[in-house]
Amino acid sequence: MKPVTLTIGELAARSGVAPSALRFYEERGLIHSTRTSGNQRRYERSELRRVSFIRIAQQVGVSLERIRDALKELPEGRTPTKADWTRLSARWRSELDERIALMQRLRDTLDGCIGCGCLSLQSCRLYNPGDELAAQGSGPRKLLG
Amino acid sequence: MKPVTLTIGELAARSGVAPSALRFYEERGLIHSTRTSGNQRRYERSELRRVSFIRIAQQVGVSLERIRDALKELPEGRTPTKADWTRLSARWRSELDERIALMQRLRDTLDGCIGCGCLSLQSCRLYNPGDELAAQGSGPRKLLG
DNA sequence: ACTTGAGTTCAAGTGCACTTTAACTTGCAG
DNA sequence: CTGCAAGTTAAAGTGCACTTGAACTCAAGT
Repeated sequence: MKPVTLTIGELAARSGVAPSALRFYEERGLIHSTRTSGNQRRYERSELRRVSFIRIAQQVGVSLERIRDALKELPEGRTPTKADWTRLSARWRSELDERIALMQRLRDTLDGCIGCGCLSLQSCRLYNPGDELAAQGSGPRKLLG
Repeated sequence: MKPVTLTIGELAARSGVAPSALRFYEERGLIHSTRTSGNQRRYERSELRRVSFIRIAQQVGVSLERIRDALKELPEGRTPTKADWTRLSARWRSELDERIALMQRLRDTLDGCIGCGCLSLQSCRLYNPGDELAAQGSGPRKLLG
């Protein structure tokens, strides 16, 4: 009968993350494993969610340290509940929103810079994203403060 | 009379980039300078635009190598025309569009996973009907790539 | 002339996120 | 039981993007 836990190779295959990276994450305290009598790692299936989460967060440009801090809020001993994940995901949702808003602002501004041909730091809105943004007035970029 | 060129300190102050970073960019061929009789760097004002562009592109997550390749298309000898910049900016515009789309997909997917409380991108029925992705081991990369 | 801040080079160091290497052990199929 | 893929460790190496340090020169004000 197939056991419920995953070997490092299985977790690697399913997560798309190299075994060496998984060991590295574990060393840094982002994921956890138990050991067999022969000292091999065995992962709970819930660790798959952690790994997914790590990769998503990295795409959004969050450092492993910050990811670890976020993951610390998940229960160590028990499998996270839906509520645990929801709380955490909501936080990352705003992180994503911020990131998207930034990119859109960047894009809009770049459009503006194409128009004026400036790209000069002194006047460029990219480096002075203040009142001018509000005056510019289109797009959903004020999702967050 | 104030000369039209900038010292490395002035360029640093105006661009918000450390002198050491500017030397590094120059070493890597991203920006260029002339030298005074005393061997000090002097920058054309157009270099300010290059530096701005480098920082913008970095914000979007582009490597210095790719940025250098893009900047190679700008004329070496003369100040870039508006048309030069427009051509380049248009390319980055699509880069930005791609990334924004990616982030939005990520956010929407995360929303869905919050809804079902799973966050297991491999098995989430909403986004990966069936378990075929898990069998392929594509993981988050499927979503992200 | 003297002092001070800004500039110069080259080499080495830093931080992040891993990957690779070497030497060794475990687990499973035949 | 054997063979071999897959696992283990610690340590060193990689690539990127810079920063720091040492030892020196240049430019400008008093």
